[in-house]
Amino acid sequence: MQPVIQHPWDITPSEAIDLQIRLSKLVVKQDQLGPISSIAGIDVAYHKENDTLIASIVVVDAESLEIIEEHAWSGTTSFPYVPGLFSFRELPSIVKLLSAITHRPDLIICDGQGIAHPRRFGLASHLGVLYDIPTIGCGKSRFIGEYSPPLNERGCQSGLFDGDKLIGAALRTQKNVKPVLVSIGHRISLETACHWVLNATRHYRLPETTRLADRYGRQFYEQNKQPITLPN
DNA sequence: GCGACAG
DNA sequence: ATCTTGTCGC
Repeated sequence: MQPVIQHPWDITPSEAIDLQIRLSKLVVKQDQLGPISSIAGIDVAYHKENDTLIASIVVVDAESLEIIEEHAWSGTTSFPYVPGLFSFRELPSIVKLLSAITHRPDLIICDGQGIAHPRRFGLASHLGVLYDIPTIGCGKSRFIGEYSPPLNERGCQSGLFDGDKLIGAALRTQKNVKPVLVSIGHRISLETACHWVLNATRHYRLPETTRLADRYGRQFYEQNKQPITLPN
């Protein structure tokens, strides 16, 4: 997989904001997807002691959620965590990660927000526009916007509003569990996004895709933490 | 000025 | 995100 859009990553926060404003105009907020046979989850874990990070992706069958492919990439942190510029911290590593994938997924569920962002260009939207691929933002916590608690049943949801603007949904993926924040990433409607998040959510709060990516990332880290040296 | 602030 | 013990609940 290769990006269809190219832009520098070694930029200042000010330049990053200008870039977001320009690229945000390319986000497609309606359904523009074909048959969904495979879904991918992406996750990034950090290890402060080494300024190192692990980006991981797991591609699964959309119906059975069985693993089709999984990859991980170890890199270093170059951009600081700045609320609103999150994608500039994680995407450089994710781009390297995706260059190794052989199965292009039909849909990607991201850990973080899509257009539920000050400039309507969170991580999921940025990734989607970069690869012109359908993406969903599925965050564990709110970034911007307000919502009232959805009814306490799996599948119930309530709108996430930035003033009068509907920017996402608080979706209850399990009963008695805090809702996740779903938003349009790229080439998908909010309704369809919620549908696929529910489809990928089976026994836990988060989609299996992100859980599997998180698990693979941890596994990759443990495996490379203490390299095995064969005795001579 | 003060509080909030995806991962 | 990560640093971390106990603790409440099914």
